[in-house]
Amino acid sequence: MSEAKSAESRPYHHGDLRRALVDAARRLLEAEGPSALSLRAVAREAGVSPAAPYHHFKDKAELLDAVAHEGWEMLQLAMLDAKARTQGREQLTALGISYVCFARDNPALYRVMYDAARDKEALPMDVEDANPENGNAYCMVRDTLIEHGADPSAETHLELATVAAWCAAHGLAEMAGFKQFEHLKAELGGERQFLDAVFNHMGLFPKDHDGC
Amino acid sequence: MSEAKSAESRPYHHGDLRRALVDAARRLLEAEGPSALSLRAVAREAGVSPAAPYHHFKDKAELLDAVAHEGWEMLQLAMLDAKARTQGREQLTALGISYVCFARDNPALYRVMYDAARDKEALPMDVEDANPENGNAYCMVRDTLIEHGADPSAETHLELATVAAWCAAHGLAEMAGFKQFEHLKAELGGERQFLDAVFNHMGLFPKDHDGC
DNA sequence: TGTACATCAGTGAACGCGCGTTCACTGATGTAC
DNA sequence: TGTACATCAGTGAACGCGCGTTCACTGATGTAC
Repeated sequence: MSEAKSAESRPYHHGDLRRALVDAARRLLEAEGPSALSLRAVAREAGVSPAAPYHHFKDKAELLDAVAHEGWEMLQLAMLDAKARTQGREQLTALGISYVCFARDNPALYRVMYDAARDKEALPMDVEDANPENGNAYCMVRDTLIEHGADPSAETHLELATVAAWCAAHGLAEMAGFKQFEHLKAELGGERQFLDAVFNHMGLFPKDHDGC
Repeated sequence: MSEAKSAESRPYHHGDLRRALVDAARRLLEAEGPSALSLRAVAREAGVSPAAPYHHFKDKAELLDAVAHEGWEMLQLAMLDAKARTQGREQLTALGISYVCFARDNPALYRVMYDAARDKEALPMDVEDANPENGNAYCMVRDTLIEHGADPSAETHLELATVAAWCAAHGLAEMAGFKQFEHLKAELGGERQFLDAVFNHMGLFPKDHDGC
């Protein structure tokens, strides 16, 4: 896992240590969990001295912020991909499923992302934060709701619908990993069916959804 | 905040240090956040030496478990109370709202509760854990669904509905604190209306709910 | 009722540890002339 | 094209800190006789 082994061959100047540190943090996170994510451990994982990160980040918090930011970008890419691969009503469910799967596949990163968001008391969904090309994950959900029937002029209602969808996905993302739902998943024929069924239950579509 | 001041008057034997430690942990948690919850800090807050807790808990993890356990009990009491104060269809929403309010009022404790649950990969909802008199919070949701029209013999569907409701509440509980929803709350006339509206959106009732 | 003694529940000092951060330094790089 | 030099991006040792845990201890309590 560690990059330290290649230290003897690495030149004195790293090239892109900032990038390497964020990558090392992600590796560490998934291998050891959020509690293992110290600045020293990240430097160690990147094969660099404990003081080196300070040339790229003001302090530990700034490094963590960078990791979280990259997490939100990865999530957005996953959701973009899911949307591109589906059509019609399926898209909204596909977004939700890709969200949950991202959380399942990157649980520690997902935690860091929300920890950072909580510190700022805001999801990274401000217009200024958004990738101008694609918008961001939150806007994507809202736009998809509009594409499938939500009234874009009913702003309050639209935002409510977006929040509801986001809450549903986040709640399910955190719940889906628990062991006691294994038998439910099995009964329904797999994880995918389980997620589908729960989303369906929440009736998140803008109109004419089938209730339960 | 600290109990240390009364140390000179406290007898050598504490009486119920276990209780005092859990209380101190809760106080500390809400005052300083989850990252401040060290075993030494808890002992300090309780006005006792760092070694004293070891007469009541095997290690730090066991103390944290006790704190989390008490959290789940508090949550259950809050939900019981909310259910008792309402009737009919309102009960389900009332349960959700009381859940979210508990998380809002005890954010750090709420975090510790889920951290402990994640470690065990299970919510504390096993029958053996349940208070025999009242069941537990999760069962309460399920029973309330039954009381309001869910078919108790359709086990898979019932459990799905319960999971959906729980996910909705958890998702909203974590989301509701974010700053960027302030204007939404204001537009809807307050936090209570906001929570109502989101829950309504998720259409969690067993039948004939009104969609959006 | 008094006394000996085992047990219980504290104390305080010490352990080793990993942490975030700073500092004087040095090797590599790039630019001005 | 070669050289002087400023700047950049590393090193490694050191700092003080709070942590979880252990240990020999001691004061208080309760029980047997």
